[in-house]
Amino acid sequence: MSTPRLRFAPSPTGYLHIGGARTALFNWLWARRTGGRFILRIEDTDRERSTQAAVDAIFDAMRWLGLDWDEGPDVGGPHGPYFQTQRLEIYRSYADKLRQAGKAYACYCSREELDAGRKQAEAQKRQYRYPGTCREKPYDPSRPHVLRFRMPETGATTFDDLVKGPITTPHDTLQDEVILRGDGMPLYNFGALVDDVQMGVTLVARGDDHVNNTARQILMYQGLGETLPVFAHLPMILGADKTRLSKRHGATSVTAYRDMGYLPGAVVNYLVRLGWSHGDQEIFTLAELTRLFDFADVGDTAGVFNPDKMLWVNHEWLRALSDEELARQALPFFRAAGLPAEDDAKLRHVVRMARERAKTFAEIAQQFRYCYAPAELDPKAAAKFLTPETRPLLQAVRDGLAALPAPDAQSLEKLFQEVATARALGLGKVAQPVRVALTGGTASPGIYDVVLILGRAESLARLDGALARIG
RNA sequence: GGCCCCAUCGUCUAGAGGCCUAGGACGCGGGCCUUUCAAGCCUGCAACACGGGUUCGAAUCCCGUUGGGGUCACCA
Repeated sequence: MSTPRLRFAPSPTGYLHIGGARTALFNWLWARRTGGRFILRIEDTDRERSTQAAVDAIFDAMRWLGLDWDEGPDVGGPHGPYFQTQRLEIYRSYADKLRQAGKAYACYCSREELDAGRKQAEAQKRQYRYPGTCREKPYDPSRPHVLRFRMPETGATTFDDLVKGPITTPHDTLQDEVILRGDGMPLYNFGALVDDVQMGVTLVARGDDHVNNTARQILMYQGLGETLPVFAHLPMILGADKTRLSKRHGATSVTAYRDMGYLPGAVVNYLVRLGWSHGDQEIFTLAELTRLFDFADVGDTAGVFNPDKMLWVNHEWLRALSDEELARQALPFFRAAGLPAEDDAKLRHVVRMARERAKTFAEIAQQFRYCYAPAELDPKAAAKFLTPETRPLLQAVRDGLAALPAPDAQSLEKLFQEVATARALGLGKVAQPVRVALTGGTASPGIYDVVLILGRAESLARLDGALARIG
């Protein structure tokens, strides 16, 4: 059996979408699992909507996710070029082959004529199909024309989908489809197929929305006398309202999740679990996935994208990072928030505390802002904890801290205990006002850690500030 | 509307005729721990769309209904 060859063929009309990323991922996973090849091809034949910026954005997102390609733009390969617009002669030659074999023919109908026909059909509530006007006309390359594939009118085509099982399409639902436009651009069904043939693709895994294209493509493979690849149609990703996932449902671009402080592994983990499962396991490393993934285990029902669960998965990944790695990766998010963090012991201490409390890098930077900027006092917290009643407590802690030349966890604990027991109070009565004075709010890591992170001088300053505020 | 596909907790899913009084996870509720917040631990709520078959036995197989999604271009 020959080496499996898979591909991802996005059209560069925008950023890499969550759904596209999952399609790419499943293809990549299978290629890696089987020792096959993963090909990236850019389907840019829609000149109106394709942009270089989108091409760059797609590369960027794929690389971030860790989906590397063996053949494709910028790495090359034996079946290039990998941009469809650079492959026009190839489509032309395959189309000629079809035309010469009588499997395709030139159609000289104008768009106006075609539109009129469609309108009429609609008015009569009839199903429109191209009437075959030019089916028997002789080939005249001097006249403007498109090329149409001659579809069989009777019978049906059945193929065995790797995830959905057998799917049958009656031929009378098909029409003589345009395969080459007037300007020589191939249409999707033809371009993709020619590329798949010429690039030796053995397994086509793509979105569910392509099932209806498959019979037409199979007919064209047969017209060309080429062997068929295996098809796998992946269920769609839906939004919470069960309609196709779109911007209305929140962030759908892969890079948006990078910018929000998600880990690529976590995004991959979540995406793969949306439609694929392996028993009760939820968290998978990339290495595990390239060992376990199988199209046979992909479910055949559409899945609702659940941001909460993705957040949870990200948290699981975040927590597994070492302090060093966590600090290194969190740093840019502190910087982006305008905070003067450095990749140092302090940051490592911060992230060690943040690990259990924040689910993304962006959350870490936002939640621990006070470690690098003046505390933003929450008025409600201040009203409750920075009062004349708590003043003596704050003063006692302040003085005790001032008397500690080099505070550490032990000495701080001793200090707080003494302040509390001297007044027959619980530790919480002391810790909470101090917490508000130091962080501005009522929620934070353990108070000793907060003092240690801020340092003795800064802690004293904030305590003094709170004291002054109470008056 | 035609055609195609699909149908287990709110969501992702396990389930290949008896292991199902339907399991796990997210989320949600309660409790424990505790200097707050998290985390952790314990615990609760919550599903086989409906109707017919087949079978000794059906979430699992078949048919229908309903519901959802996809697709019907010189877009991809």
